[in-house]
Amino acid sequence: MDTTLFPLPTPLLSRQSPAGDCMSCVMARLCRAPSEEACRAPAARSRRSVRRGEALYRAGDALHNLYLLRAGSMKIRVTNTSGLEQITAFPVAGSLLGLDAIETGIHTCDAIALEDSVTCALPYRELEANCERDADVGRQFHRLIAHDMNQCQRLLLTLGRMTTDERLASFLVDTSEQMAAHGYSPRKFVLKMTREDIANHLGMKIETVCRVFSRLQSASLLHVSKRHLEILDVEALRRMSCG
Amino acid sequence: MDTTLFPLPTPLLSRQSPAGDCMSCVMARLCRAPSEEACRAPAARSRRSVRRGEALYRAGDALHNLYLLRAGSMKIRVTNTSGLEQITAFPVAGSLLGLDAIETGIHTCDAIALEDSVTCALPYRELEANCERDADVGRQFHRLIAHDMNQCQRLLLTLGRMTTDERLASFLVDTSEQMAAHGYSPRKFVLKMTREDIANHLGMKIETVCRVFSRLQSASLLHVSKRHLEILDVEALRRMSCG
DNA sequence: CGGGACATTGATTAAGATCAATTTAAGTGG
DNA sequence: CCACTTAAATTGATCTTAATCAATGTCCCG
Repeated sequence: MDTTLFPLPTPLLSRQSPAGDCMSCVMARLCRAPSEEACRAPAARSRRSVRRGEALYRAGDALHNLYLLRAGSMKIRVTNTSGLEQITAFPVAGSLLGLDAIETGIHTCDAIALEDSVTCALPYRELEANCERDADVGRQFHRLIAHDMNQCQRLLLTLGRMTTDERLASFLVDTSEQMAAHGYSPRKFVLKMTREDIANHLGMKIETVCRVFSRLQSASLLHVSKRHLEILDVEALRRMSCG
Repeated sequence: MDTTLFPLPTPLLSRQSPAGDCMSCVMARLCRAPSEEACRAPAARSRRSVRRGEALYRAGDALHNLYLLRAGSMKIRVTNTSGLEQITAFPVAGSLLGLDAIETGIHTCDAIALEDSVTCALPYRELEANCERDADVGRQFHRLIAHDMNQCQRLLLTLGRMTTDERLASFLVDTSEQMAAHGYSPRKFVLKMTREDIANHLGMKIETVCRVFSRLQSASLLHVSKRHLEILDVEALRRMSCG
């Protein structure tokens, strides 16, 4: 296969204009409001604000929209019939949410805001129409879904094969890179989620998360105080994270 | 959202004619050889046979084709730069393979045959052209990718939140259902993968897999002898598997 | 300034990993 | 077809990691 099939930069979603005008939106082609005129208007797409702790959607909800997270952050949580819960991701601004509903038309996950957040609602019907109208957009959308799948597979490897130290190191490196990709400092940032959420995401218990943080701090790899994190030795963390 | 958007039966890929003529193929519309005439010919699609233990593709390979598994079974294994490996799935006849390469055009997984197997190679370029030509096919393809993602998320929950007993029970129930979906007995079947493979898939060690099998046998939930498995109490397994 | 959610640390326990020894099955070549 | 070789599976004994139980500390917000 020649590379012209994939001419787009690999990070499909990156730095996002926080202002949220459609003209500068990285997703403009995927989203594309019905008329160009509409796109020029300040609020061409219906915004949906979600308060900290509230759900953008829940497992069982019918698929109406996908959502582009414009500001804030969320946790995505898959649940099963016996009430087990697993946090699969902590999306930040620029992430496309709701793909979990594409298979059946019913959401299989909850999306809960970690802080007050803003999203653009992209009606799924329109989005598919856009895929149909523009083959490039269609291909891009395939890649967006596949991206989520690959991310999920990497997390599978983390949960299946790594020790707790390695898991947390891996999580911190990923988070640091996510911060960098969004124009924030990769060295010093605030974790928006609780220790409980981190523990759940990494298949461990809250006390273990605390202990590993303490250990990493003792080893001078980072400085942590509640949600405030400063990474002192990314390379050591990277080595520790197995990959 | 009305359900007419999702009129298709939820299991996208099910019972597969093992013979492998294109006319009766469940994927015919997605695949669709360039001309109808070609489709009527016995070998309209290039077949690719893979011997037990050999790779259909490997991580790092460029994306040329997706593959429809027509006969046999495989293990899909994601690897990272430090050589950690995690088996993400054990596809059987009817599964579509290779989606891991869609994001970047490079495969991130190995697909290894568990037994001598046969696949149809679907050139990805043609497949995208088919999506473009027929909007229904495009939507179906979105669902196929999303299906894999949802499956991956369920496994995430298994690895993150279940005990070893629950994980193996869950695996056996899934496998049993997969057998039923393909027209085999859901009560009595042969596991094509090694204990090592099962252990890797479920984030445990081979000795633990053996011990759990022994325990389930002692509890009269199943009878197991090497690869031959007979399930005696599906309901108990289902209860144990948390969902 | 007081209550409640969140975080941390210590002591103990338990689940599963590791280490070790056989057993069984499946090939393979004579 | 059989003896031999090797991969896979099983079971036991012990050890380690992380879970559990428990207590205390800290921060945020009304």
